[in-house]
Amino acid sequence: MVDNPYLAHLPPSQRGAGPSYSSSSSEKEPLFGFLPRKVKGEQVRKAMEHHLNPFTKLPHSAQYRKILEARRALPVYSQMDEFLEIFSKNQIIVMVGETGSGKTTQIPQFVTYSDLPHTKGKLVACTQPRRVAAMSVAQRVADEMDVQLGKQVGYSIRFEDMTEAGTTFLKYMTDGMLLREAMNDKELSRYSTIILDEAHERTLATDILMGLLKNLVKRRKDLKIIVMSATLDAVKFQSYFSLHDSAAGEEPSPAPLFKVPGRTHPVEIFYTQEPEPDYVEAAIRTVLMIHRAEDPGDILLFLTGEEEIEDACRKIKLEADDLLNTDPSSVGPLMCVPLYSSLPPQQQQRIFDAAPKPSQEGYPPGRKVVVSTNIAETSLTIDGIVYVVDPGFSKQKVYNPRIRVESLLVSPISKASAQQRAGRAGRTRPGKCFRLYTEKDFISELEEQTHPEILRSNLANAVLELAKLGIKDLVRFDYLDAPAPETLMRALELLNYLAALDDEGELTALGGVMAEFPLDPQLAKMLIVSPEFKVSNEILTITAMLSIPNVWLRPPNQRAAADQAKAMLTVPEGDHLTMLNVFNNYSQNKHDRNWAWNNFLSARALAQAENVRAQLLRTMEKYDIDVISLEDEKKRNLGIRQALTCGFFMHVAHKEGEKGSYLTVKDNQVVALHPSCGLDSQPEWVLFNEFVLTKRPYIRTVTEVKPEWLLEYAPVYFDLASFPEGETKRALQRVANKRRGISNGGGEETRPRKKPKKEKN
DNA sequence: GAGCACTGC
Repeated sequence: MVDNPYLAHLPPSQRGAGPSYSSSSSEKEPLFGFLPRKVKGEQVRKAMEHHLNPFTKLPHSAQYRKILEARRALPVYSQMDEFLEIFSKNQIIVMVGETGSGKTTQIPQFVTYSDLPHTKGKLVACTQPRRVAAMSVAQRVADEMDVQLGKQVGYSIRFEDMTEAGTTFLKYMTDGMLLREAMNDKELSRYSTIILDEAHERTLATDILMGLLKNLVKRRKDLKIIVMSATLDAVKFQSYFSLHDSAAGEEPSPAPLFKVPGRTHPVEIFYTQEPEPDYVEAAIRTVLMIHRAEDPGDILLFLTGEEEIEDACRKIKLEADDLLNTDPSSVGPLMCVPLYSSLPPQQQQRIFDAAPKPSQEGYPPGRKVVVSTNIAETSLTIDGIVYVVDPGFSKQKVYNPRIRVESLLVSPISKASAQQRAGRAGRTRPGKCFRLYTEKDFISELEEQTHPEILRSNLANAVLELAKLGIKDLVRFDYLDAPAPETLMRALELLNYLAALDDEGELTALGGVMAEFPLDPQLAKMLIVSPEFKVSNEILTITAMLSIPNVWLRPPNQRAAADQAKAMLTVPEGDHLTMLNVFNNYSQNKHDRNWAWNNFLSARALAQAENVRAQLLRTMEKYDIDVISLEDEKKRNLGIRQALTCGFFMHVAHKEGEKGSYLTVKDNQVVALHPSCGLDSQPEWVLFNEFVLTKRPYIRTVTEVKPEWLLEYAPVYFDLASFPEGETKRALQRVANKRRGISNGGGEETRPRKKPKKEKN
């Protein structure tokens, strides 16, 4: 007798024991004799070579056998027995596999053979930080398993669920998607094994999932977890997931490690003798040095942003053309390609173009130089790169909880990041990496790992998600790296002002609905309350427009024309209304395929807005939030601005002095309207979508509001008794007095609104 | 009179 609880679900032929199976079972049943989670490598290899596909019961295709050959050559394949043994014996495993080990495609399949999720109606999930990765890996694995994508093997990403309920048992998904699922099923009961891939990237979603899963495995003894990482920071994961039976008084023992070598070519590293004062100049010089002196092979140069990249491309091209003209017989032609995310996809494709041919037969071959942001470090791989130039910087997000601002800062990269960059030179053959800093600085100045996102972000959204997940004590939640207490306080404070959390920190009914929207809390709040102003249809559009990248295009050689086109669509009352106007015009001109381009707007971004809007609309319908509109344009615009105030009352600035400078309410930051702002005047009170810290502090996407609304819709935040002293408070006091006068029966004569006095800075 | 590292729901 077998007492394994899973076996009851299996057809008799798969139970492996008992009198009822026929002797030909293994002929028809490739998984004959497989005991869930007790499967051996030998059995799996046999099943893989079986003429029948164990999951479809159809004969394997010729393509399957060809792919299987290639799989056998992967480093991880030769360690199948070791993996299956560790998997059988442990609930949590930490796995380290360098690039090229095959872990992302193979491990989930090994797990499937051992876990047999299809026999118990469960799934194996494998998370990825990026959508494209989830999609492309799922396709590859479907091919390897000889099944149709979306059937046994599928993927799930925002806007696209490529799975079939009851059929799919291996699902690749984005980490954010699994987090969303956890909000509605805290036990993640659909899954028998969860694999967190690329855990070393430490995305916010993966970090929160690790905390959740660490807790969940205590309750769900049948759930297995595999944390997969590319770098050697595994010790940290191992001790975080250490098994600790406090009741038995045992010492915690680290989670077991399963390690697989990578398969890349060696990369020789060069450092500079002295620190380089100007890294862009040094980078250009190095690229040209490689071009003149090194063997054929393409170059990848890492810089920090669009402007720097475009500038460097121009200079490299100029110098390289010069070299070619002076000495065409000893140096080949050079092609320089920029790469950053806001580049249209068509131009991004240029990185895959072949290097130019020799200028003349018998002359040196051409060379391709890709000048890229960090996008080439993780998201995009370019084959044929032999030389990497690494100045050692990237733009990184930093969050300052004191002034509640996220900004981008050019900062030194980490050792792990430098290693990843160097690895890009060894994908096809041995390569070289030129680091534009000294070896001493590499050893002593660079941090081991990039700070995880959870330490660099505004956590308002994450805290709302955690509250929805039922985490009561957010400060003592078991984070792999705990965020600064002040960051958590800021998030709790914001959610309390928005009435998503009550004064005890408990999630309110409103907060529960807010968490259902894939939006920042302010946006969610404004969308949910918008039916009260009868403008939810418009707020829905504005919310979608605020959730996508900038729609305005401004080609360097057509700036005047672009500005003119923008002026045509601008609504002077505020940038939010302009966004609404842009979207509505786009919708009305769908028949004209060139409309977006003719108006200097990004068709890609507008299509994204449409997608987001449709998704938000579905969530609104699910929670019976009316989608309504006002006929009268004046009333409608007024309602929109009032609804905006309900979400963004903490993002208000008051004009101080005549020079167009504003002070943010409460924080008293001196800010200016961003030059992209379309207001035709400088109203006394404005609401803004974001505070950006670039050359100066700016507020961007701005709309005029009335101070009465602030007092009415956010009385707690604008409680004058506790308001910081200053001109803003005095201005609010005047409004409050006036309102009191009116509500007292209008006996007092309304005082004229004073203009703010000039103030010296 | 300026900008957009990169993701994700």
